[in-house]
Amino acid sequence: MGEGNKITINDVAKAAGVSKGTVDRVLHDRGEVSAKSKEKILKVIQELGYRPNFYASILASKKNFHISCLIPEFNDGEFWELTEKGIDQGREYAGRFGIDISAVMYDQYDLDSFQNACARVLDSAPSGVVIAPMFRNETLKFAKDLSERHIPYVYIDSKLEDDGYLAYYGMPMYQSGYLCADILTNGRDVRKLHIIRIARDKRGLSDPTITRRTGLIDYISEHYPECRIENTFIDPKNVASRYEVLDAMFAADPDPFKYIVMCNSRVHFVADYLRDRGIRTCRVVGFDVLERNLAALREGYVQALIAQHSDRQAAAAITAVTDYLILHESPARKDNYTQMDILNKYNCDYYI
Amino acid sequence: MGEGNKITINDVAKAAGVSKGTVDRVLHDRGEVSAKSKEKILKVIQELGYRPNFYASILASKKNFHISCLIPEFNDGEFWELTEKGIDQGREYAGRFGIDISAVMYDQYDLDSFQNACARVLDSAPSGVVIAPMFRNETLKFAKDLSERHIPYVYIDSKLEDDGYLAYYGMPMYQSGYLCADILTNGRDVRKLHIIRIARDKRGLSDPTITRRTGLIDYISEHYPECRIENTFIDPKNVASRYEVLDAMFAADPDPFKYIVMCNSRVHFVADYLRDRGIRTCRVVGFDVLERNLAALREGYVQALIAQHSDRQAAAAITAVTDYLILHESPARKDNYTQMDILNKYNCDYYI
DNA sequence: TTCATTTCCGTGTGCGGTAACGGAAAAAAT
DNA sequence: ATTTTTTCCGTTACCGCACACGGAAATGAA
Repeated sequence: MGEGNKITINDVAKAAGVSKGTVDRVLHDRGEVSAKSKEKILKVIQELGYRPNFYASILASKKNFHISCLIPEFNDGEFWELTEKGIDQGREYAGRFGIDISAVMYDQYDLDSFQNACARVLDSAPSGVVIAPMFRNETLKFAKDLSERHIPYVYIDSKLEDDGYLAYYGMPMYQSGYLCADILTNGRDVRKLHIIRIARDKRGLSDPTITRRTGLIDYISEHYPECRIENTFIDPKNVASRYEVLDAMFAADPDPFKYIVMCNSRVHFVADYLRDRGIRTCRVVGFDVLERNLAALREGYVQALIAQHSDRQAAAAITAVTDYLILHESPARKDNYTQMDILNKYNCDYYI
Repeated sequence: MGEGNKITINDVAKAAGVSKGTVDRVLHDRGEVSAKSKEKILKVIQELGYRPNFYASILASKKNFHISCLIPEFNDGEFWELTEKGIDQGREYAGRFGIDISAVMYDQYDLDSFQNACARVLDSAPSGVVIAPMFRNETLKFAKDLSERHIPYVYIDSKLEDDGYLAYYGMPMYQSGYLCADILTNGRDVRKLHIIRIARDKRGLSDPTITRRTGLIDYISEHYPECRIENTFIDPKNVASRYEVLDAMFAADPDPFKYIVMCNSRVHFVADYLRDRGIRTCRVVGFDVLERNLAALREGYVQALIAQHSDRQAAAAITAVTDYLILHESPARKDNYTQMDILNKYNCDYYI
């Protein structure tokens, strides 16, 4: 059953009245086969249900595949670290097929850096590419380059509207915002909600968290039409300024019980503030499993995190490319939306 | 890097001053090698970092592995259906290595049926076994039989206290009950809680949901010491009796707002009742992703489900055995606790 | 010392493909 | 009709390993 069919290329050759060399030529579309033979061989393959033994195939072909993964660079404990872990998992899988995986990093706030990285990847003539896109136009350009070279590529994290990608693995961003709002409000009578945002979240970048914020706001306006939403901007690089801004936010309203949300992975900024100020009266929800976010969750400064297993996304992306290269199989679905995991202090320790 | 090291058995042979036949003999511990040569070869392998090419290995050895999975039989839409899906995923993976997977089912309420299944599995002389245990003593006996035959086995869903298993994949049952209580109470002022139980959940079976209930009760007594817990027993096979019992439960207390929980996968029984009676005032939490549970979640008769991806457990189990057989690699961790997923109406559609 | 055993090891074949190589047959050019 | 070119295909040498086979060296028995 399944792979148990023991039909070899020799069986096909015999049945078609040719040599296995000829069969191999049609299998790989290497030409030099008459139309008649080709047709016959194809028919025999069909009838016999021949499936090449891909061990033998890998063993015999000395091809040297390698896959490049283009992701933002990061510091310890930041969001993209988990993605890199997923790349490591993927590397293990692909390694079994003799495929090398390399991660190419770029500065997600520097367009030049991204273009540079793209150029380097193209130069290395990869067999396949995994991209976590940040710059819309430049990524589309890069995607075009890849398509022209017939290099398969997979998007992770977020995707663009081009059509040539092999697969996409990411979170449904809008829904994640919607879900986040539900968890934040939690059936309570919410009158005001604070969205903490990163001051420099702008530029020409395609920021997926905007979509998330839209989902969040939609939920609120549907379920809490009279709820006020207040945006507060903080500077990720300046602690003092963050405290100032947040102090001001708390000072502006006497009610100590606040609903706070961050749409990116940096909710630990808020948690740090609350911890330092000894404020335990807020309900805070954020995204993504960073070590600092988990700590805040355990200590109770953050009530819930919505996570997306971005490691699995990366691993799945590499698996998809690998299977495509080795088995010539495209993934079952092109667009794959990762599940959204709700973490609180009671289940977070069992996450992964 | 990684698998890229191109050291072959020939290199080892040359470096050790023997032939590849001898190297092969020590690699497989087939004997007929002098202690001196063996030592030398082992040293060389170490130094060179030789890793056998397992394609070539599989190709050359005509071994025919097969893995048996021992799980309870089920009807459509029941809990174990998801496990079977996971077996299918595992089959795909193992199939690539020429390993056959067969599922052997037993009646989880019939000891004889289980023993029969065990005997059949043993007779088929499997290369490895995956077990979802239900009967403690008999499973231990079976485990002993497997150990004696040097057949690796993996537990899924729940495990026993023997020591010979290769790995375990399952949910932390106690924690899941604890988590469930947190989600059910949700910070509210809960005075009374209804646990709905299956009437015939007894016998000599090792029922993991007992542990879960313990976690649930512990949470309540820690966080809501004054909360009363009421157990209600329903009959899974008798609709009329279920309605009677639940009617009585609702009649006994005028407060229509009830906290209800089921510790097994059958919360849809409660949902069916609530739907029919048009009761929308309860907060209901249950376990596991059955289609009927999901429907109840979407319609709002159940507020949350705690899920455990039992498909992944099965797939991981098969992967573990496969890797053990093919790559001679034991899984990184012996006990693997699956994450507990919290599902509500907003993220359930993205589950899987 | 000689012959029978054991112990130990090298050689060779094949697993199912890949792809280079070279040659026969067919088509085109002269 | 002969030569050149093209088209098409069979042969063959691996790929890295598993394992059967047979033989040399070492050991034991006589």
